[in-house]
Amino acid sequence: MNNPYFPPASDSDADQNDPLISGLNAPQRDAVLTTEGPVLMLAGAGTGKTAALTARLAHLVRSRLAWPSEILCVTFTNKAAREMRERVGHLIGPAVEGMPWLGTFHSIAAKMLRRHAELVGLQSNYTIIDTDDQLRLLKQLIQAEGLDEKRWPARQLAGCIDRWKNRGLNPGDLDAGESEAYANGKGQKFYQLYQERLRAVNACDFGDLLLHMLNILRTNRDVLEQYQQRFKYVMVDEYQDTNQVQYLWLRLIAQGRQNICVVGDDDQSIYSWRGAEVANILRFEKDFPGAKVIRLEQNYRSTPQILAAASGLINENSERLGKTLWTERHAGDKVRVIGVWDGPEEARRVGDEIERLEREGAPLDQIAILVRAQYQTREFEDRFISIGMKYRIVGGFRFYERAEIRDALAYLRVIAQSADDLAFERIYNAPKRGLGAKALEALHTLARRRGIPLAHAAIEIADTDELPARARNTFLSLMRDFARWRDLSATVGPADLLRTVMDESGYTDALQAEKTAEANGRLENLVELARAMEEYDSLGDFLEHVSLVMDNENAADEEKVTIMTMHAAKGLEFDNVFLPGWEEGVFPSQRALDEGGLASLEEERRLAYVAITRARRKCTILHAANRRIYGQWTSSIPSRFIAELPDDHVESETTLTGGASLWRAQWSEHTDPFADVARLQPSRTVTRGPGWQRAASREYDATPRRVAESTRSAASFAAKPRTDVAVGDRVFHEKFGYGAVLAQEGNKLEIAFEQAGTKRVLDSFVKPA
DNA sequence: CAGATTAGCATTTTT
DNA sequence: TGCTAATCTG
Repeated sequence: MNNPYFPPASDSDADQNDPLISGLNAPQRDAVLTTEGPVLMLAGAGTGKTAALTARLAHLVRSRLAWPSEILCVTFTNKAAREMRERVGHLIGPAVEGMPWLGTFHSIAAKMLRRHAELVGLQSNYTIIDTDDQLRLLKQLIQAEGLDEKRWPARQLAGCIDRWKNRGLNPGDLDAGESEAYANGKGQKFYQLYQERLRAVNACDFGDLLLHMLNILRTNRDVLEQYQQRFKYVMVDEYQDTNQVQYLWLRLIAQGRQNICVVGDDDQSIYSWRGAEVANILRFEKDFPGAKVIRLEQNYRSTPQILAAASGLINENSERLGKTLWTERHAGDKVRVIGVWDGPEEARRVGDEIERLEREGAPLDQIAILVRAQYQTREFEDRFISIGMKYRIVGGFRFYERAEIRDALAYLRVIAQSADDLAFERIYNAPKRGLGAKALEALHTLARRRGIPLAHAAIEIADTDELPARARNTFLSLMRDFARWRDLSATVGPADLLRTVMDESGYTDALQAEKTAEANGRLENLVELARAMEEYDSLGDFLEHVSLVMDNENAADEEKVTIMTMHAAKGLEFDNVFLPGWEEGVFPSQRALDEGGLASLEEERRLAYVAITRARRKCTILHAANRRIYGQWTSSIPSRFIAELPDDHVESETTLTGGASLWRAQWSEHTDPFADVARLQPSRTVTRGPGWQRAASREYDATPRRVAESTRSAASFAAKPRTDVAVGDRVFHEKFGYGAVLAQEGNKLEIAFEQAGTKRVLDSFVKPA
């Protein structure tokens, strides 16, 4: 279209014939071949930045500019790291195996920190704690200081500390103003206490991994030089997402050779609330003078219509480096904007559209619904269950966050490192051993007085008369168990160790004794955990992977519609994308509108840009006139982002302006909807209609229940119920597994699933168990 | 010490 | 509205 680009002079015939290079466009090639000096690759959405990055990595190795172990390649997520490793593997073969420094910021920093732990007062087998442990620890500190937890929640303190760490600030670096952020200036003190406490239990939180390493590099010339020497080339993906510590850490390491190549897109910066600073990408040229800036602007993903709509929208933002995306693909459909009456209709409409796409032969795994916030997924989940649409919701609870998994890991942590008080506290009474708050308090007192970990105090307390003899004996026998397990850990693999521990601790027995469906699921999870551990040689290996590397990507085996947040969709693409909930207050979110001002709004707009550019072929935006949020029905106006889409590339449609007829067709009952819409006469007797009207006014409270049900999907009263299942029965469902029937309503069943929680499903999807 | 009840509250999320 | 966490009662 309009992108005059002249290939670099360095292009040689040899390169042209090289499959690694020849598949790339001119700027991509330029990025790959410019190996020396700082490079800033500005890569718009869908412009093949990963292809360029992996090719560059492969090129460095293959042309012997560096050994794989001499390249530092950083990503943000494990998924990105894994994909990179895989793709580079295709290009250069098994040499990738020798790339120890390809990984996330955190995993790389953790690896470095193991080697230099003693420089910051840790041992190299330090534990990496998660946010759950972090919160518990902070709570203890707050309590110990006698602060009112209500007034000064641990969450808030955790938030402050996180932010400080993200900015590379140690407790001593805080000024009074910063310290004010928590409990009238006690912020610094608590930060300090927290760090001391972590050190005492030989632990780190996620933020520490980077902050400690930064401190080490700053104060130990020799260590810094060692890394500057080692890494001949540095590459960073998603540079617009780097925060201050990551930036400082990178800058130190790359400063030596200046061979740093960063890739990013300022228009896709959507994580500032997590500490990411777009400024990092904006000032790259200042930090690394003489940096070569390469723009990747040819988009290989979307149709021109979609691209134009997205570009028009993002143009509303100020503070952009500016890119002009173009494509060689031909026109395609305009972006569709559909206005509907309310949330349920929105879900129905999307369901209908998807069924149509399905009939046209579109694979379900090429269809995605991207929402602003997690709560929006429920509407679609409900609808899809009633129409039997296969879907998967990405995000939410992860395997390693489940209580039983955490408990199991806590046992292992205490075995690996007896100073891990946080882990000890988690399991000293799990399963129930009759030890409670009093027992723990006694341990704490003793541990503090003697300066020993809780696990040691649990032994020594036997020689005191602090607690009832029974409690002392329980502690003692627990610690004997631990001593035995610790010995065992030297001879058997981690998986077998876990199985033994779970059995001998009584954890398994306790779950079995419960005999509930839920407990069964937990047992299965533990079996699963042990299986996952098989591939690790040592306990330490496994624990590090658990805290940093393991995510549970549930296999995308079946063809399903994907429902997820826009944030989670970054980096992905789908043929068909649905974007529901484009209403003021939902998207842009109320929070963004209330606080944060223009910067916040622009981030929301970038999010919109990211969302639209996920679509390859069709993008459908929806907005509803009424929506129930936190139980309150709210009427809403279309998102300003809709108005900002360029008219030429948008096709609008609404079920509202078409007059009452269109709207009425949606509801099987015959009330004139618009008589109630305005809510001008709340005293009017309404016996039928959407629930929001009744909810909006207390006068409607007496309305019979039945009416509310009539607004649910038409499917519920058409079909006759099955007779071979009844309330209380145990049933099996293809997707959700086993569960107990809570209620039967027409052909719909409400079932408490062991794994998936309580859901309403069509009875044709279950069979008696 | 355990289950039950209620008050409070509510983006986005990776490591 | 629906969940989590803290408090209350047996």
